[in-house]
Amino acid sequence: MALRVYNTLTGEKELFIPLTPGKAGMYVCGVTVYDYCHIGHARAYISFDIIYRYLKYAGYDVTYIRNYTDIDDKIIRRANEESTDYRTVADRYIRAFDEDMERLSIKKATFEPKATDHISGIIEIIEALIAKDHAYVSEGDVYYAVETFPDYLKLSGRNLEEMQAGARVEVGDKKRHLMDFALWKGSKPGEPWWTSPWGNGRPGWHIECSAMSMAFLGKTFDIHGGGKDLVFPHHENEIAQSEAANGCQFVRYWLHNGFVNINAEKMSKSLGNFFTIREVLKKFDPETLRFFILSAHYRSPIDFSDQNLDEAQSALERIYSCLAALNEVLAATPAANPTGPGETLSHAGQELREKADQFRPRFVEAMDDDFNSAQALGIIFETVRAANRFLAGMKQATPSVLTLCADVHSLIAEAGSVLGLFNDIPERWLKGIKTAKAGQIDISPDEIEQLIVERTGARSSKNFKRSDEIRDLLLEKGIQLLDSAQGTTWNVK
RNA sequence: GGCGCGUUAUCCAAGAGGCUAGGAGCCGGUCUGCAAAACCGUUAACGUCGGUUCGAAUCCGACACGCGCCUCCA
Repeated sequence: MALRVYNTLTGEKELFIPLTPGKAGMYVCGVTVYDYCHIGHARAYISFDIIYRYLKYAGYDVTYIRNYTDIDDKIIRRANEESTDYRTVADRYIRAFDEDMERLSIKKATFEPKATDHISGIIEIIEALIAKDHAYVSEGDVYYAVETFPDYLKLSGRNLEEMQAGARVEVGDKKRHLMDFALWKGSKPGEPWWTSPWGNGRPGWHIECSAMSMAFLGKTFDIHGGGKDLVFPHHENEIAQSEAANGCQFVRYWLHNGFVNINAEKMSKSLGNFFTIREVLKKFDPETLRFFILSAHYRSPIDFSDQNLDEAQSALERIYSCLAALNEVLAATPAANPTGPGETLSHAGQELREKADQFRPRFVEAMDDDFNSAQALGIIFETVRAANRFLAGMKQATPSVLTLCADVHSLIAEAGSVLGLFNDIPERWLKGIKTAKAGQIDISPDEIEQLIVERTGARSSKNFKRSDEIRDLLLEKGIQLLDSAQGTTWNVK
């Protein structure tokens, strides 16, 4: 059992060896709080949520940092549009972010610092960079001189000359090199500011992550994560700042999640093709969204569509139904049975026993392989199928049957605790899915119930013409009838 | 233009030299008055052209197509 992670820095899957045995330090770039989060954010934080959960599951003592960027051009612009201050805007969207994360069962990080609480740390790093001639003051701004850092662009594998050739950045006379980036921005009238050795101003975007990660995790730490779009320039600049200031390696493993696409195009604010988490959760259950995201590997692009979410929901229903069925067996008082301890399981039972025994090693193997959640789900489904097959042929809830059912149930739940799935009571979740859909139809549950009573009457008097009429009528309205020995229930199609 | 990634059956999606991934669907079965639902079973694939190898979805090369980054982005 050995965890391997794909490191953007080397372009390879590497054995994960933490700086301090048994511990893991992890920093993930948080959001800039100027608007509601979209599905792309959901993916990033769900991806790192399972990485965090799995590291803990694997026995590491994890310190996880996820920041809020609460000072930035966009926040200021938004505040100006609303004739309010930046703090009001930032606090509102921090709250919104927290709500969204909670609904998606994304665990709180160990620390969730705000950039504005780390201004002094930011200033210290900038001073160190200036002292070492890696940064220079220019008209109240401070810039990082990229040419002074030979390793610049080692993460994204580019070189400065080519970047300049294709650059779309405007050359400002304040900068010595057009790739130089701001560490500190002198404040313009009406902007929030903090005092600094270079006059009143505010930090540039990249420096805050260097300051916050260092404050909580030290000069060198294990894992730094974020979306693929942060590789350049954000993470590249973080490396330049931190390694130049500290004179040592910044991060050992760089992990980047893939994008959420809409029709094979990146979902982004600038393209305008995004859905907020809140919008999507009006239509789909949070676990369905999580399941959908985990059904692909975290580094691959994933295409967001209603159809794909629908499929995720049916798949999740399959697992929840199996858990519900296992619960039913476990809840039933075992009949006084004559079978002694020497009883043997059916053939299907032995197969399920085998699946159960292999479950944990296979799950760990999948997750050890760069957090392969899609494969982990496959293992769960194989177990579900074996369990269903076993339950279908089960005659009596003997002690060994109950043990088997309990084992399978707890193994699936254990995997669920790492994946952040199956948090609900199966019966309640399944019912919730049904009632959520009921909001989308134009017939009241009372009317449906009435028709079901009429149909049941027709059926018992063998008036199948009328009973089928009712069934078709309801089907037209999107209501599917479910006949069983216990009576008729309904479902929204 | 530079750099990087991808192309797996009808669709979604793992796998990375020989070992049934998985889900949805199709088809068949169990159940049912008949259906539906549920469950069981079954099916099929590795972009193109070359190369390496006893053996290639998997490694190497070329090509085609798609996407991303190079500006704020998760």
